[in-house]
Amino acid sequence: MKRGALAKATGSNIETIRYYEKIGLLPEPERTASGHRLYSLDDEKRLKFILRCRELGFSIAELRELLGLVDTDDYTCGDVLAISKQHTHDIERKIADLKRLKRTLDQMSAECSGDAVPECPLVDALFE
Amino acid sequence: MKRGALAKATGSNIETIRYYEKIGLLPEPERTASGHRLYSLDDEKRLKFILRCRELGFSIAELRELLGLVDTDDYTCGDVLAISKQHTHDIERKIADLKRLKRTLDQMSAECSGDAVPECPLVDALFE
DNA sequence: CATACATCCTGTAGCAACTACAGGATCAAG
DNA sequence: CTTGATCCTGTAGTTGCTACAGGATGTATG
Repeated sequence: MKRGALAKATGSNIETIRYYEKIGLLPEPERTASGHRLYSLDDEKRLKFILRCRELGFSIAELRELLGLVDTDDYTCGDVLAISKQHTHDIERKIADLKRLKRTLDQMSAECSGDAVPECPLVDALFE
Repeated sequence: MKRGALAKATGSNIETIRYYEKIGLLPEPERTASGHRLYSLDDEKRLKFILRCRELGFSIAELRELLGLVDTDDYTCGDVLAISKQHTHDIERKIADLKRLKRTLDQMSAECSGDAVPECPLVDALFE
């Protein structure tokens, strides 16, 4: 599939695809004889992964590291364990904080039973 | 506390504080007679909230909406319920995807028992 | 009091991460 | 063939920060 189709299939901005290729997150795709990019299902999967991880708050640098696990044969098991450990730790903390936020929003909704809008303790939800 | 101290207390870049004030995420703080910004504990809490939500992948626009729940008396209960519902839905999806990622990383670590680094199915973890 | 250093102010510029635009080429349908 | 959509490359602009500069303020020391 071509670039426009990939953008549609993934919900991505079409220029973002070129950007991610430029910075190396996406591999250079095959080309038609006339130079049009041709993307595979694997490319689509990878772009969806990248886009979703960005939404989940992973930085480009973090993505490089994670995708390194996918792409490279150069890592030792020690590398893999270290990278995995760090990321799972971060993920656990993210999950915990997201749960706190959700709980606070749920509570606020439950208290919203009439015209009186309750105070919103969202800011306190993440304060330790 | 002054701006530098707030930056240290929150782990923020010192200029980010001015930026968030400029775009309205942080309120304009009190000032000393000489014009130095003075921040309260509430300001610290709010900045920590903002920083953490950014790490969790919330956009500035989403933050505006969430902080609107905190700041404004103009919302009706209908508004609050609608905003809360949307955000809790997004949060649930984030949690689900983060769990998938973590599970995949955990599995990979478990398979990493020797010198043979296993294939990494991270990209498939989020593909539906 | 003077000095030195750290921190603050405002404003501007630069970087990272995209996103949009422009001019020309290619493609597909009528 | 024409028309309109999509593609190419390259450049510029936007958003979200981050860094820098010059001057002012604050603090500690001699």
